[in-house]
Amino acid sequence: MKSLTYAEENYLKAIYHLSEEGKKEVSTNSISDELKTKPASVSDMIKKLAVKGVINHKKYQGVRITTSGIEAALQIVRKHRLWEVFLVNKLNFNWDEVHEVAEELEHIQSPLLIQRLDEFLGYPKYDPHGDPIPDETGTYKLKPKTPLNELQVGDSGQIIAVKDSSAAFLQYLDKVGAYIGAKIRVIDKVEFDGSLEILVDNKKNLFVSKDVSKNILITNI
Amino acid sequence: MKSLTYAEENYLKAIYHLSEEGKKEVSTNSISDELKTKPASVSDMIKKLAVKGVINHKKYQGVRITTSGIEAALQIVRKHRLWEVFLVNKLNFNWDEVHEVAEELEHIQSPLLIQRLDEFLGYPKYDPHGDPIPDETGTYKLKPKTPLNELQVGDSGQIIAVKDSSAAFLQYLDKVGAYIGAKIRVIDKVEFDGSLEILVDNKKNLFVSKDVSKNILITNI
DNA sequence: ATGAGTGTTTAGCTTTGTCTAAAAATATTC
DNA sequence: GAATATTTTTAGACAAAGCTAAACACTCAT
Ligand SMILES: [Mn+2]
Ligand SMILES: [Mn+2]
Ligand SMILES: [Mn+2]
Ligand SMILES: [Mn+2]
Repeated sequence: MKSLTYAEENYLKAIYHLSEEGKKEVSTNSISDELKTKPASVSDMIKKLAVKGVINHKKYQGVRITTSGIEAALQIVRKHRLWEVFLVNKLNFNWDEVHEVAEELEHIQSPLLIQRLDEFLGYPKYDPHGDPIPDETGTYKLKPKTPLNELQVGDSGQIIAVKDSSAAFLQYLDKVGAYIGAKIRVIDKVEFDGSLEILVDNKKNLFVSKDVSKNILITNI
Repeated sequence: MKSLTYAEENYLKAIYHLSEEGKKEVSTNSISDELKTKPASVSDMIKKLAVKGVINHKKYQGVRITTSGIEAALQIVRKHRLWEVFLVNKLNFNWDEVHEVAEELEHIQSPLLIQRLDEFLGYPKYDPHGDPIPDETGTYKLKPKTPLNELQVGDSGQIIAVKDSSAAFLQYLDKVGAYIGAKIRVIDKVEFDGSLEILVDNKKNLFVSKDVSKNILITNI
């Protein structure tokens, strides 16, 4: 099993994330969207990843990640999320500042480093955005969660994760006082546009659009 | 001032280290030795670095680092050594295990990361090998030091740094109980081969060859 | 079932960083 | 000071990763 280059790791991780959300087949265009490269570049890379056995590919038919590809991707995800925990918990980064840096740090090659970092952080199970951290074997715990927009008036729960980890979205959440662990109760729902009025931590009324609420994940009750 | 690529940073740092020890002019071959690349590759890279203004070069005349080159090199050295401190002080790496990993970590681009890491580590002034850590402005404190082989019988002092940071040398020092801060007294000196008998921490007699003693740096008394 | 539109791949080019082999310049030795 | 040895540079190739433009394949609607 020859190892992956920096760019190959980024592609594989993108393919892994794309196959997670929904169907198994991942299209060339969706990969190029995700990574902001051109479809032609994706076609080239697909060939390399197929040769290394981390994906299967039939021409014009999209791409499917293999078992060994999932294993490799989970280790990259593990590193990414451990570094995010480090940045937030130890270096006082805000949760909207960690993604870019973790995107680089995840490629550092040193099993000892990751093992010790995990230990130093106290074997965290979730990253600052509520995403689960796989262990050395690739095992991770998925907490059941529901997008806020699917809750009904009167429903309540806690914010457990965010679907969108972009700086813009996280900064918005900071501004309105939403954070992982915050208590949420749905006060009112506008059927026309799917927007919600919610109560945060029993003290703050907030109006959120559907674009926002579908990116906030709530504990199942 | 356009920024440097990963490989350019490694070359510039090597040139900086080579100009530190001894003369200003650095030869193509010495760079290729240091980086284990071929002289032809060095010639290519020299052109790129000269265009970016970090070195001066006249054909067949060696290379001289510029003021702006020194500035850039010091920031890479700063990152390298801060990461080494992190690995040893926080992740319990041994001092012989840090170099390779720091060689990768030093290229992570994030001023905030380095500033916060420095703060997290308590603004260390020296790395695990006794080398000084430049601050954000490139300033650092050089402690006066003498190679152990230059001491005379009866002289004493403390180990303040090592000149060779290879794993093999550091593991040898571990084995014989030598470390940064250890007290040293020269008991006897063999003129024939320059080897020394020394007393470590007032309790351990040790025979060291000149190859070893010239790589151990002692406080000036 | 065919033609238009969309999605994917190929062809050909660029940049970065490496290499080998050969040429050119400098250094050393007799 | 000429011959030889060493060092450095150039020339040409290759792999990785990206791009644009053009060709090809699949899908869907008429
Ligand atoms: Mn990445
Ligand atoms: Mn995350
Ligand atoms: Mn390096
Ligand atoms: Mn060091």
